[in-house]
Amino acid sequence: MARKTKAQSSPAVKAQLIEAQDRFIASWGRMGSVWGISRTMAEVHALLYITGKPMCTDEIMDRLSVSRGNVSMSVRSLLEWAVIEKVRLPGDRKEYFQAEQDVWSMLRAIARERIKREVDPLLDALDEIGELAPQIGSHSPEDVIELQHRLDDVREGFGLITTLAHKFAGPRGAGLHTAAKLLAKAPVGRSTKHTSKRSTRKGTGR
Amino acid sequence: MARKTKAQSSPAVKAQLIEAQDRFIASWGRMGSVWGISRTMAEVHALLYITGKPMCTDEIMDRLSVSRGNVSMSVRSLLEWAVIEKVRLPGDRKEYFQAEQDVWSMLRAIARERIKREVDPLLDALDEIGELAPQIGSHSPEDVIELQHRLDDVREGFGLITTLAHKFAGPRGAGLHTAAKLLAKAPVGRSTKHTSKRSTRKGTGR
DNA sequence: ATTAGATTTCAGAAAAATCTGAAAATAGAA
DNA sequence: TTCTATTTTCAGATTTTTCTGAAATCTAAT
Repeated sequence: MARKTKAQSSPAVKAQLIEAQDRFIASWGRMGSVWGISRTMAEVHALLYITGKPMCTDEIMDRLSVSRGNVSMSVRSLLEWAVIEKVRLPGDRKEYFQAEQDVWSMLRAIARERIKREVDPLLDALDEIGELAPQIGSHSPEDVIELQHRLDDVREGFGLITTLAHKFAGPRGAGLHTAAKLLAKAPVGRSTKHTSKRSTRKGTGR
Repeated sequence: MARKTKAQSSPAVKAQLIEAQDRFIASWGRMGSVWGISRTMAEVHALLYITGKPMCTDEIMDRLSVSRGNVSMSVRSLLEWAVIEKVRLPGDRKEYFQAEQDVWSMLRAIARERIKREVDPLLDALDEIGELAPQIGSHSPEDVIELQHRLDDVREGFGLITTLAHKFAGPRGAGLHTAAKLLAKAPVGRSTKHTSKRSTRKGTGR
């Protein structure tokens, strides 16, 4: 094997690397539960993202200590979310998986999927309820008018959110990054909080 | 009690009203689980929002068929989220609760709380991991450089999101509605999808 | 200070979500 | 097609979350 100019990691550095990856995986996994996806699904995604290399089912099982079935199901969901993709290495029968490496496109995928699961069903239900409820007529009691108004208010609020989501996070959307930049520039409010505590990136500029 | 000019609901209309409310409560409750809050907590909020009237613990228990303890705990969380408030009726020893009636301020509260629970802990963890991981030096192996880059990318992405959240959804923020309007106007992308299927609001204009 | 109505707490029960593992199905190589 | 490495499925086990209900605590009126 031709020894390229690549620096070799000392065992100590390698251990630290693994440790850092594991911590990232654990944090992302914890988030997973908050986001309503299973811990394992989030962990598999974290593993593939943070290592950046394509991995097969067995590697994932070993690294995360989870069952084959669990990996299979998690991987399927991640593929549906379109945050990882299948890779086939020639001369190898196994399937490998690789994570989307661009953070913004990853965030977009997450946003898209969440809107789909969280907002769309609510809007559908609201439409249905609005039809089912007593309609407003010339002599409607206050109750009925208020109900319809409240339903409409919620519908309008979430409707606007969905429109924006499609516009910026949809498959053909302008991109979350664009939206974020637009908003960041917008001349409103006073707070300019949360500057990242540290930035590790040094001379290595991209 | 002086019979004002208020129209009286027929029993049939009243039943439809209750039915519509119940459906709304059920939908909102279902969302609750997706949002990582308990079904009951979401249902209590939905009940208070959709009826608009202050209710006491016993009324909530009866209407939702849940235990006293459950109502107590749900109400406490909702107060923390600041989406409902306590009301005291003079000459009544019980506490009543009433929901925020403005949808945008409600959405802001939800966004604020979610960022706090979902993004902030992740950012903290990322900072910690970045420090713990091997630092980039002049002879760092590729592995280490990539790890730090990926950590920074995630940190930047979520950092921007947090900044925006503070700006628009924070306690002194410019308001989600403002943000939404800004974005809706923004001259990007092609899709103008999702026009609400129907709008129930008729001549009754606010 | 007493009392009774109202609220909170929390241990254990119930329900829901997640995970395992082995059997069944699938798919590439020969 | 046959063979076999690989993947998927899903019933039951495990873990986590949520809920109940009654005892403990609180609170405001007398």
